[in-house]
Amino acid sequence: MKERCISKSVLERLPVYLHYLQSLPEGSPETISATAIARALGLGEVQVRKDLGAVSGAGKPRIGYDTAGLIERLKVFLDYDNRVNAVIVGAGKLGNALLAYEGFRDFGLSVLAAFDTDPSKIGQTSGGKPILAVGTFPEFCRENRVAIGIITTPDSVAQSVCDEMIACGIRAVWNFAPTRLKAPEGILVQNENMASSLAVLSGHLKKNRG
Amino acid sequence: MKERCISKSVLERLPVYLHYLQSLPEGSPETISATAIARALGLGEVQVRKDLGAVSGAGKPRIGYDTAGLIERLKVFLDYDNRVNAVIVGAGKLGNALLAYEGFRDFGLSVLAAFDTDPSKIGQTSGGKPILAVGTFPEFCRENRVAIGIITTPDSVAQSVCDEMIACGIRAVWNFAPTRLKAPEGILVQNENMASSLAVLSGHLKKNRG
DNA sequence: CGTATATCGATATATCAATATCGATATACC
DNA sequence: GGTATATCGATATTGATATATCGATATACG
Repeated sequence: MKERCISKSVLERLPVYLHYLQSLPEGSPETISATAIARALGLGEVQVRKDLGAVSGAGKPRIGYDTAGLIERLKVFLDYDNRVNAVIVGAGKLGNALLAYEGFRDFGLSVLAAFDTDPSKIGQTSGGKPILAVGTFPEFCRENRVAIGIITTPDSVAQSVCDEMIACGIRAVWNFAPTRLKAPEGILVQNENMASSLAVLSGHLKKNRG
Repeated sequence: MKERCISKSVLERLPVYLHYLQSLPEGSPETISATAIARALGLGEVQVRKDLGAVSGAGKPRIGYDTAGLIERLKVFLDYDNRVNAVIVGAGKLGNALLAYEGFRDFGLSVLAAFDTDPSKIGQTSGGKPILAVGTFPEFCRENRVAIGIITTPDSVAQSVCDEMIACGIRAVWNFAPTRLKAPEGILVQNENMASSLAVLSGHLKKNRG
């Protein structure tokens, strides 16, 4: 089984598989079937097989997949052992929470610092990581090989922050501001829009009311 | 133009349109075309027309849509004027940030309180909203018509928290724990998985490397 | 007043993801 | 050792979403 390009949907499920496999208790069997994974995660059996096949392809009939090997493959594929550097712009509540969040380490992400314009915030730290002045942003990116930019600013400045990130060599932007950002070809912007998620939830409630 | 059921993808874009329309400066024309919206948001022109048609259907050729009317329609459709009550379980960093976040009010969401097991947190407030003991959770839900449950606990307890929410009458769950939650038919679980988003970002970086 | 054009809504096509189907195969069991 | 069965990987089908195409229409302009 071989695929050159992994679709976004598959990519989003891979960490879910990995997390599940890692959560299995000690004494579990050394192999696991796609059927079992599908049942545990509430997914389609064929979908699981296809997803795993895209990164592994080492399943055996009647047996399933070698759990440890599968975990390793997924980790490698998701680059969890490589360090990728990221910075946050916007040190408000959410920015601070993300800056202090330890869990990113497990995903190979090193959040190095946050940037803000507010002088009262500059110089403080959150989870041992500094909040710096936005003026030092380009220099910082150059010196630290920053690959991912996280935007937690008010929406009024989000687009200009995004533009500056791109100018500083960042090619993947994670946007938590409630604006849809535009970026040139080749730059990925992942919009994490609370309002969109909420619309889905509230749409569900509305449907079951009427 | 008439559609009975709005798809999830459309639902996710509606708040984006609304936000854009509301961000237009004072002196803007009273009408706006789907073409203009599409250009501004980087979306397909036909897609915008179809999405807007699903909730409005009042566009005129050569003119476009009445901006104020469109805003009103979107707000009504997204239920931004109705109050929907929500609670948070898990008063860690993220839980606290969400508890204190003022912006939910604009989306018609009232986050009433957070719940935790840690005695040192119970009794504190964040943004004027209390952190309560999980023991009081069922009673609180019954008394306050809570419709949405937000999970920001460690993943080990996420599923049981979800189950309890459902038992307390909650029919829409917003899950920030890094686990895929299972729920019976009729209950909507919106999984907000950091690891999944990150996988997409890191996949993009990897692709452009190799 | 007639024609050109921007824009709409609707229909058709293409693209993409999810699901179902099927033959192949490695173990379990007789 | 032979047969049954769980499971795999591949292919085909279905379904959903996005894009392209087209006629209709309301204004702009000559």
